[in-house]
Amino acid sequence: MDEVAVLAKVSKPTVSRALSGSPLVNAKTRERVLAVAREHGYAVNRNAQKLRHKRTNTIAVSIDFLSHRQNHVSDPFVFELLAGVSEALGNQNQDLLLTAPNHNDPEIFQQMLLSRGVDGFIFLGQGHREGMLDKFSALGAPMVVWGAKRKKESYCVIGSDNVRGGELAGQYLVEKGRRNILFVGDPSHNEIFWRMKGLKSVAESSGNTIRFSEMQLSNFSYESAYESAMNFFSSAESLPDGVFAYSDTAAMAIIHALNKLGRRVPEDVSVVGYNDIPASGFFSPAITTIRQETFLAGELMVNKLMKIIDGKKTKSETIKTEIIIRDT
Amino acid sequence: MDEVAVLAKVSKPTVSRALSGSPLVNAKTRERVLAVAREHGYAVNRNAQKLRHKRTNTIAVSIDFLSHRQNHVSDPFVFELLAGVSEALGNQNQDLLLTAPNHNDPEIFQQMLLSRGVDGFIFLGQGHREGMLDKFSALGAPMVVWGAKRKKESYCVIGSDNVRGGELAGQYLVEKGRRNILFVGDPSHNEIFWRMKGLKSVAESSGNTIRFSEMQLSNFSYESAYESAMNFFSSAESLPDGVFAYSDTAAMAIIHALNKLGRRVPEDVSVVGYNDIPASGFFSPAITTIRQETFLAGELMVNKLMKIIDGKKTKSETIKTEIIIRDT
DNA sequence: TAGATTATTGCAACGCATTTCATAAAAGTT
DNA sequence: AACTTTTATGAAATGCGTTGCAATAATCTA
Repeated sequence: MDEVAVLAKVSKPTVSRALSGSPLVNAKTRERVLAVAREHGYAVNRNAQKLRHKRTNTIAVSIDFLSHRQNHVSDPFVFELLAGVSEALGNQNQDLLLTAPNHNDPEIFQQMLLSRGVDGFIFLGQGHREGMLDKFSALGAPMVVWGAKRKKESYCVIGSDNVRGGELAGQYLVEKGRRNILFVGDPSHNEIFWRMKGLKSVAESSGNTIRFSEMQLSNFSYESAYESAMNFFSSAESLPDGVFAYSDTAAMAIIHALNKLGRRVPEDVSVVGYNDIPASGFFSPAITTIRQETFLAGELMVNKLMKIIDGKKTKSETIKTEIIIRDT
Repeated sequence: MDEVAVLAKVSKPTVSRALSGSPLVNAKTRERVLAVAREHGYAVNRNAQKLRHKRTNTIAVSIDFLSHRQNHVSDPFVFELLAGVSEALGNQNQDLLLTAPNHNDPEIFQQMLLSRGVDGFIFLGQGHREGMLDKFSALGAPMVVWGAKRKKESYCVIGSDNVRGGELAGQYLVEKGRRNILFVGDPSHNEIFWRMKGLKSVAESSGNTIRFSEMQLSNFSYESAYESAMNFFSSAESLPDGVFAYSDTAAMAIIHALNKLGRRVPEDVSVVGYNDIPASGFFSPAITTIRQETFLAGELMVNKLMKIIDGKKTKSETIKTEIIIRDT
């Protein structure tokens, strides 16, 4: 910067001001400085800047189960969220630091904050790390989480309107005349719990006698869902005529299992998934599912986080949720 | 750091040494310093560190078509690559800076380098931005690209062994007795060109008379592939009995189109996809496809890049490629 | 035109950690 | 015991920008 200053015949502070667009510098001077900088391929050192400003304009994004060599990469839905977040951060001139998949304890995150590596955090997927998230937020870290609200609000949560999602699925199944409804998913997972809750409430208040059952899943993968389904169905006294699965991937597995057992979808059984991942549109049959506005979600999460970083208060919020009716 | 120094009754340089694990510091002293640091929640300022070291330990990762609000997020395969890269970078204590989807011109990347925001780049997907990549690498930027080798090697490319992939697909189809083979994909895309090349070479050298046709795709989305396929098939004089598609997503679209036209897969037509995305395993019928070791790919890309950053030479390389035979 | 404002610019200090070089202390040698 | 090596530690300079405050120049007011 000193060199640029000399070349532009001004002092270093003036160069700094010119490059950062300060109004304290004369228009002509600015042009001169900018010209010199461009010509000589000079760019302000971001690290010195961050050091001085005590602000990094960098947000850490952590994905639950980004990868496990054996299990596959996490549900494709998360990547849509990621895309949304990435775009939103880009628009706000914030850098996106994607944390490594094996980094998942509060100390590491805390370290990132303390060492001024990042200004805040976005956690994509609450998963079963709510404990960790609580602990971390208790340290006062600026953060926003994609997931479901919990009783005591310790951090800002953005998420699908899971109850509504469950209700939409329930309404759909009831209207289709389904009276033996199965919920598929692990309700110890908070988001999934509420989806089930919504489904149940509709079923119960529908005025029809509805038989309700639950199938727990040990794992998020397609394979395990298929296997669980085969086990479950073979030992069940009756097969359901309506299924609401916590994800599209699970819905696909269920449909395969049902087919295997001689049940046709949608003739014999109606199935509703969740997330509207691309594949569910071109699965055969195309899957009826609950969609959320992932791009808005990304934007919302980023906006909330920026507020939090700036010391303002915000509340958890829920994203618009709708049912996409397709073949199942 | 000064405070820690005072509290630990040593000088600042000693604290620095202790915290960075320098062997120049006495074991007892180190412990004392570490204890004080922990107790007082002190962490070395990464920005000051980066400033001093002129090294950021941060790698920018750019994804081709991370998102477009209308088009869907890019092929899920890229995310497996991303997961691999993320893990590999994590293991090397490198941060992963995910660039915003709309940042796609050499100036922005160059700026990142000049301003010492990152040490190097990994581009996931060459796509049609080869021109840009050439330009950028000409500036001397340390970079590794996932894609296909080109004639003049201007930057380090890691990628699927596309020719071999094409050959494997070809062999499979020929062995299945298919003699009217269709290639689906846009050969102006380098990787795809070589897949076609491999397919053709096998077909030609197989000793059988093989009828070969090509279907170009304007776009990477499922929907457009389906539409193109319907158009193509309806105006084709004969339907193929073997198809090799540049991606699993495209394969799914083709299968749907063929079904629509009354052709059964695999009875009437054999289909081979590419990438082995999770969905292709549970599509019905499950898709025969070409798989690459994405995790190894991530590791390889990262290793190469580290070498390049350290000023060593490396060559482009190709990843192990195999065919996964399933139902189609 | 003297005096008051305002617009520009520069000086010097600061943010935080690392590294070179010198020094002091401890250990080893003969 | 005198001298050489080795080990530990500290002083001061350095990397690069930003900002508070002071100073100068330019413009305006009466």
